[in-house]
Amino acid sequence: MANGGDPFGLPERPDTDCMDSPKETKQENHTHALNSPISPQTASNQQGMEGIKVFLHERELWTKFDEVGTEMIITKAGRRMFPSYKVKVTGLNAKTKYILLMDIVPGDDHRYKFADNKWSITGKAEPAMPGRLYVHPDSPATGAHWSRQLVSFQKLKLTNNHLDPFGHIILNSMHKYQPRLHIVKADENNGFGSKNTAFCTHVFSETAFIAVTSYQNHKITQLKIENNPFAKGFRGSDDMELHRMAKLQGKDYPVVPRTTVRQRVCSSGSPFSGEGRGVRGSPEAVGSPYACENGLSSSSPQELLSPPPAAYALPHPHLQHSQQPQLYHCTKRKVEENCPSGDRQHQYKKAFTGTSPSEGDSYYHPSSYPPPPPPGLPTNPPLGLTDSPYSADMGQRQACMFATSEPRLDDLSCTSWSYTCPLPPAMTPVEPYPPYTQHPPYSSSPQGSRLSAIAHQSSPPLGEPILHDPYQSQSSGPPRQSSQNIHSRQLSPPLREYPRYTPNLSPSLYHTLESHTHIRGGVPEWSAAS
DNA sequence: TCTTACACTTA
DNA sequence: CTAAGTGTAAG
Repeated sequence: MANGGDPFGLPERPDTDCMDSPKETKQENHTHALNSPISPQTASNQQGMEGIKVFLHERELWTKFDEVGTEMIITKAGRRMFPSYKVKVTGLNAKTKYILLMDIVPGDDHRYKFADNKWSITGKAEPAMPGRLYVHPDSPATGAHWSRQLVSFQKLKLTNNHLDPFGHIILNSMHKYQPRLHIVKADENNGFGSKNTAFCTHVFSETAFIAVTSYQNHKITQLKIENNPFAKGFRGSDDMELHRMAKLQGKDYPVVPRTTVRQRVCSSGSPFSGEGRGVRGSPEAVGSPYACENGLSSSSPQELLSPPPAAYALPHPHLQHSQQPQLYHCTKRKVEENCPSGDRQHQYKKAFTGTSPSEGDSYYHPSSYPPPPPPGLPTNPPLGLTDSPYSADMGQRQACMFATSEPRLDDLSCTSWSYTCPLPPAMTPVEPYPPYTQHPPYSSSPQGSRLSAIAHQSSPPLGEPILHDPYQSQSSGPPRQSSQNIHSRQLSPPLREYPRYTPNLSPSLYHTLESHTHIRGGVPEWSAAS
């Protein structure tokens, strides 16, 4: 089963159509590399989203890693991904504004170990952390802006700190993940809040990776050293190395020069391929298509928000429970109790925002950037979030993260977004929580964000079943009832809440939206099986 | 497994 | 120059 049809399992097929036959698409695409995008089918309704094409930059490099089994280091302070996730986007309406964001969802439901020079499954995955969305710092920006140059997500950072205050994406070590790109139309006529909010999701299977606290496969280490400029110090002729090593350590030199590569044992391929998807076994297979999902009409923002496709999230309350329960609590707590800002959060607050304007980022916004907020929304933003006067950390702040709380059913609604605000150190409150809690420390505010929706919907593990793109996302169309309702309720007010991109938010904060990435809501067959 | 100090690098 | 991103070796 997997999949094919719907990874999501949604019976209903929404209208979405993004992909009818994914398979085909997929295969074809990959081969062509950038040229063939996907979304052919997309026929959907989505206004204007159907012609959007996304090309992964340096796909060949990604493929090299993928063939070995990409590993991404995760640290408490946050580590960038390498290769960097950069894309070229075409087909956007020059004048329409879009928000580009990423999230990283579980690739499957397993925990891995690296032994014998190869990856293998050791058990079941830990509950996914609340997923956080990384909103590109330039968001929202016009199609012209996004199309003008490569869109880089290189500043996105990964962490294993479940209480991360910086808005970085939280992952579990030794688990497989799949990065995803979402393009959300943020036009005036289509604010997030709008039911017509259109969006599409693109997944490049070759960007899947296993999160690690230290590299496991020496081949990956080598690839990183050879290709990442910052690791240049570790390159070198053997001589150099030996020399260097000798100097530094005084020890004998390295037994194995860096150059040594282990053989790949891995035969088959990547570990990733996992179960299923053939994603990768052979190099050829790799291509990923990008899938474009469009959320379309069917999925209104609200829906989006809500639950993920039924399959995943909703179905089994129990599971969720176990998995997500905390969030629930947490969320509340945090919001109410802990967060000072409870208010802001509580309802929907805000969110989105921010970002842009202030970013320090280098490039971001062009002059034209409008601050105009929300099209759809009413606006509101105020949140207190923050605005901190601070502008200090720009570095990080560039992007906004949104966190939604999990998808819990109950509350799920949570689709809230939270913002995390990284306050300046001084300001930052200490968190009471013990480490390793699952939820985000910060709050999340509920808002209805469509984004979250996105997140949700897709959040399901791509992994096995899905990995690819084609399908996925879309399906989320109609959320399941129950869950949905829930969501709806809370969410319903979506519009308002919506954070939007108001630039006002502060610069300093990040917003994090957590999507419930978790996944498995119910352990779909496949997962179970596997 | 994970965390930290370190030397080296880019920006 | 400083700040920050690298993998390493040691803890």
